[in-house]
Amino acid sequence: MSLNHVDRQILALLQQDASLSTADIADKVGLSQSPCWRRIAKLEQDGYIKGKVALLDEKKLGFDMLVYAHVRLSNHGRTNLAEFERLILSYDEVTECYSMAGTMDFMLRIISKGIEGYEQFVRDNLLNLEFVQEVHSNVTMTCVKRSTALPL
Amino acid sequence: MSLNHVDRQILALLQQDASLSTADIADKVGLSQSPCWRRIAKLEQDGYIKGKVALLDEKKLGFDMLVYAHVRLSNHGRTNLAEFERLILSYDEVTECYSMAGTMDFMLRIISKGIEGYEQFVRDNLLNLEFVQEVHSNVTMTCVKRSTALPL
DNA sequence: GATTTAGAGACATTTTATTTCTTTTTTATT
DNA sequence: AATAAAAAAGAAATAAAATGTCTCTAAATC
Repeated sequence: MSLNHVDRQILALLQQDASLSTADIADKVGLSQSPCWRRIAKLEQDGYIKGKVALLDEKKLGFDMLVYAHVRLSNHGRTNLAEFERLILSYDEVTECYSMAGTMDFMLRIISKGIEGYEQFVRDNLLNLEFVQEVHSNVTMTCVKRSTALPL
Repeated sequence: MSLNHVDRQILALLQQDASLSTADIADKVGLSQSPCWRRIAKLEQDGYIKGKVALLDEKKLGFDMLVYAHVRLSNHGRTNLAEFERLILSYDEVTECYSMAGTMDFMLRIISKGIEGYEQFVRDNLLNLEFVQEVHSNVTMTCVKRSTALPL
């Protein structure tokens, strides 16, 4: 199963604004409502669309501190990766986590309320782990751009 | 205007799944439909909800390369920040861009198709800019976690 | 050129969102 | 503590959108 031009158009629209109605989308891609709806349904079925989410205003909710932290694991951590990853998944402040090529390290995107919030999180949930050897914090200042959209 | 417990519950639900119906949410937070709908409408009005988007499957669409690139600007870049930022906004491959504390640098999240795609993007759109002095690529391997949700 | 098949459109039906009106709860004031 | 005013909740009606069904068209196959 592969995507044609219309499918890609639909995906491009929905990843910018998932509150568009089927009729709106149908209009924009030059289809009538039913076939357009069927395409969207299929795209969801086939897993091209993983889900729909509401994006909230971080600042307004008090999250003014965004840090990318590089974490170096201890030997113990390296032999218990699964356990470390399970922990990471349980921390809501860690919104993203990737293992990085080259090193046996992880990069964490951590969102918190003020420097205080960040420091507390790191102390309580990273530094005191036997898994973690070292944490390097890369603090962001201005957000120039942030999008969840893929370059279709 | 401040948020009560129910408002926060609603936000927490919607940032996980924006396809929930008003009735579903009303159920989960213990309200009836109309007041629940009014709260959601107000949360949007007041800007707590910035928008709703569909999240697509990167892998399935061929985007198997995710890199965080640190960009050091040249003198020329530093005196033309606005112009640099405008350019960054125009690159769909750059899904995020932050200026970093301490240095006069930026961190870019770049998504592309294969190493080839990444290399081409960097060559064509970063290295050949007079703004850019240096690019350090931090290549991600495994995605342990990725979420757009705030820790409410 | 006939036949099959995938996809399109029209329209009916169901579900969900939105509005209106009424009732309850809360808050402030006497 | 009693009462008025304001805010929030609920019920029910209405409007809009999503979903399903059926028919038709156009491309593909034989």
